Amino acid sequence: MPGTTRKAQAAETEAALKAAAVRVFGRHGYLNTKITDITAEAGRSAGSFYNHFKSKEELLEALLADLLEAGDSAVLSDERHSSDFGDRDAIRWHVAGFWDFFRAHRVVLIALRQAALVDQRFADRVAELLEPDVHHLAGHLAHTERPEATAIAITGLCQQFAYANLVEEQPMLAALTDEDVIDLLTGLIDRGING
Amino acid sequence: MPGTTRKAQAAETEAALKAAAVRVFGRHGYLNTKITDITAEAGRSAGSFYNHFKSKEELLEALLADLLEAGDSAVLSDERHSSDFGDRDAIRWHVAGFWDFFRAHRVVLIALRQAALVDQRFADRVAELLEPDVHHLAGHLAHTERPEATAIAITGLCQQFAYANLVEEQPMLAALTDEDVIDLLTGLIDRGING
DNA sequence: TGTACATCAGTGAACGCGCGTTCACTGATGTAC
DNA sequence: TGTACATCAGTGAACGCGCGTTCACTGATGTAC
Repeated sequence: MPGTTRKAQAAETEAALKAAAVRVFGRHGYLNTKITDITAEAGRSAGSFYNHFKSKEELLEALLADLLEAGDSAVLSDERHSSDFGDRDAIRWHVAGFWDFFRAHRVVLIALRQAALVDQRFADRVAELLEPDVHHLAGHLAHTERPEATAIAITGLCQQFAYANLVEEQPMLAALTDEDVIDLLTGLIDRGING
Repeated sequence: MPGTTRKAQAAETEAALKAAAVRVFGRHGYLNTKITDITAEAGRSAGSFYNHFKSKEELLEALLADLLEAGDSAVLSDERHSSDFGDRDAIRWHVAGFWDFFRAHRVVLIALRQAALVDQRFADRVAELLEPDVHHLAGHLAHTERPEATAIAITGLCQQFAYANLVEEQPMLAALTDEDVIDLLTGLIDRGING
């Protein structure tokens, strides 16, 4: 590619590989994707991949880093939100934040989940990343009987529901708008913890 | 193996392969398990595998068939239980049933989940199997606003929590007894749907 | 500014490992007479 | 009951496919003078 500087070209190829990876992961899943699928999708040669990443795992780690750097996960550490989970609006705010985050990053999030199933290192990594959020949530639940366990339960509820709706695309959920979903989850959680 | 009839020997080997598979799946996960891992664990030769199964997938289907035949999934179609989900005890009965079932069959259930991630045929199969239970549950929720969606949410909650507790063995949940877990989930669901 | 050499991103054919799968063989059980 | 042959479960070395990974090569950009 004449006309560009070397660094720019390398950066462009790396970005193209990442973007291609996200597209292919979205179509066939992380575990089913071969390195040559990614390079083909990106319109590069197989060998080019190794100028940028040591392995598919490392590429996924790079995508994870981008995702974290994007600062979206600040959703749960944003200072403006109310921390009173006795308040329905506070719950709804958190649920909506999670929902938007999941929707925006679903391909990478699911790739991480798949990688975690097969690779203990990723499992630990993902657990480690989620822990602060679970703790944060547990902090909001100090007024309940078992804050940590309840936080895990709520996290699981939202994750699994998002998965069923946005990934499996369960026919039973097809008619729901985002607002419907957020209201439904908020209602379950609000009543569930506040009685 | 002298001293047995052929059919008995074949049946014995098949059973040994299945049992070995469950042990290895439990240790390393379905996706990480190689066919030769299974035959080695069973103390048979690699070639022997193909006298009984065409592939690892077929073996998993056999395990699934056993699981269904065991009739444990009758948990949710048992006639004796109350179907009034306004009643906390009815909810608790269902949650306890799910919990026992998951605990008893966790290795196969997780293997199915892993297989579903990678193989669309399994994904469809698992969805198909779960659907009656979700419908059954939705039937109990006729008094709520969105029975199907709520049923999926509750199923997801229980599954994910079981996974976190029994598979990931989340340290945060280590102190909970089965009773604690069942009470916690029952409470969340009861208040969540009944206000 | 121009020339000569170094460096580097990208290429794609080739290599080789891992593992699923096959198959000729063994030693037993089943069957026919 | 005994003998001869057929059948079959199991064996494990060998084969071969798929795919990750390498590497000699190309053609460009960067640098030195």
